[in-house]
Amino acid sequence: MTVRTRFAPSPTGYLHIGGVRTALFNWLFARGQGGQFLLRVDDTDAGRNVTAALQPILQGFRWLGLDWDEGPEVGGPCAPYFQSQRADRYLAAVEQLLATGAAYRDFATVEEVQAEREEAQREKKRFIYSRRWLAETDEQAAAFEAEGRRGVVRLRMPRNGVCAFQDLVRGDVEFEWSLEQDHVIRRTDGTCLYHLASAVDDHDFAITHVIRAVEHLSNTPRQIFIAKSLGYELPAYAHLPYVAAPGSSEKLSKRKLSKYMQNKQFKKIFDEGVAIAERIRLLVTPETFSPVVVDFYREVGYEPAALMNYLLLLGWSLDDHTETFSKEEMIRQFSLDRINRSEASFDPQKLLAFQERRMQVLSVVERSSRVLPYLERADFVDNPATEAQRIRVQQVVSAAGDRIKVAGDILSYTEFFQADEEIPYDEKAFNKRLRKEGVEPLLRRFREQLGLVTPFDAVTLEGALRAFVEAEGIKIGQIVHAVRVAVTGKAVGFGLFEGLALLGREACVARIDLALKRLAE
RNA sequence: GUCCCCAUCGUCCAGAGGCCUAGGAUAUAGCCCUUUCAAGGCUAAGACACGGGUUCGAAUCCCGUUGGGGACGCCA
Repeated sequence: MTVRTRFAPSPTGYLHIGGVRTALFNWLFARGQGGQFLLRVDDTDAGRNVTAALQPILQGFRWLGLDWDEGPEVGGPCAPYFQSQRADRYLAAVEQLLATGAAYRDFATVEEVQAEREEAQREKKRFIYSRRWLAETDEQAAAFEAEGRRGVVRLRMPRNGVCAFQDLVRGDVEFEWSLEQDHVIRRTDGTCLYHLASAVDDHDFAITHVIRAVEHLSNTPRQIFIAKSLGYELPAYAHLPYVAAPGSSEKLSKRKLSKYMQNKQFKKIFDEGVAIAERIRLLVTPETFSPVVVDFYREVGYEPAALMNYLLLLGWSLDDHTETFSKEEMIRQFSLDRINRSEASFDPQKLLAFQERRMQVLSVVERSSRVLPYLERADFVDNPATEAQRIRVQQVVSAAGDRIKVAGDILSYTEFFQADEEIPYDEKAFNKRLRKEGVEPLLRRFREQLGLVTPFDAVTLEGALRAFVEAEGIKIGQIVHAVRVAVTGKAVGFGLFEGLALLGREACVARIDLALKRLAE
């Protein structure tokens, strides 16, 4: 039998970190088994604007390379893959359950059920519906309707015995049937609910392995009940531990962003991301752009491979030392039985570490291609960039070395793409390095030296500067910092000689002049 | 409240009775390199939640306690 797994996103407009991790595991398992991975859209209650809300999610999948064999936009033999379009299937299933007695029509009002629920609370017992307004026959149903009641369909859950099944992650699992509720499967308005839909779809789509987050573990008995009552063969289940918030064991949630911001490193990563977004004029809201959402990493310039690698190791491991996995290796090595049972907290800092390593193995040309769109969008080069600009970008990227950790970091080095009079000065650095006794004449003399350096490259510049230092009888630090601030406006940056060479003689001299002028003001 | 689950460095993992004086990664600190910042190299500090068993022997098995978490919808 061909392995078939699925991921079922709700069209919410963004892809959650925990969600992709679940999707990744589904995808890896399917690919590793030579099976298929499908996407099914859980839009049972949304209806409106699904297409728009789905786009960011599909985009996230594409970016990560999580390709789906069947689902939205690619179709497939089990189409449609939108739950909103499968109502007839669900309704038919409800009729079947009604016919076999696995479900019943119920005419309780919401208030009546609520009253029972509260009573159970008071008695410290688990709420089980009394079935008081159950309609066994059409006559009864008609009578209830005559009272103005409107019916739902509930599952007639077993009231004794246990529901036992094997979970591929958690081992043998048991739930007492008597503690299960008579869940509603069809609303008063005739629409069906998720659990029914899910069981039907998993069967219709021939899903063999249901791999999902552990919050669904307690929903499994009712789905098993539905599936069995409908005569379906059961899929295998694997419940993944949830992804926890940074530094905590609470489930990661997009709603608790302000809480995560108390984590210094989380906030730092967020702030840096926002800074990049602002410079490329990306409209962001915390809902769609935060380290909890996959889009954040794409927009800021992470490598998809880094995110994938990090997520893979969040709850799974091969052994005690392997931590770099290519996509192929992941697929080959992944196994459900090495998934952890306990929750794992999401650590964007460690993700950054994986990102840095990925960046380091990319060539200058590759890194340049990642970085270029940021310069284009922030208007530091033409859009699209000219050939000369591309070469320029490669030179800058080369000089940057591993300082560019995420592609958007290029925007921290824009002094190489700006006109001389446009570069802003870091006020503190300017005061510290330039407004100092003896710096001005030194800088003037160095500026003259610069005119004589030929060729104007890093090696020659270094020789010239060292000779200058010797002649002046100063320490190298006394001139280097001053020149760096004068030429780049900043206290930190590339190696000075690479930087100067990159800018060229004219720009260097012009910028030193500008700095001197400013010093005189 | 009821049911269920989880428990090794701050964090992510390794560990399926002796290989554990508990290993790796990340983060942190110090040192080296050095024109700054990165990167890199070296070093340090850092954990088996607790209590009982079982066993010659327990991080590993069992029970309990504590702590943390999840599920309890005419949401998905």
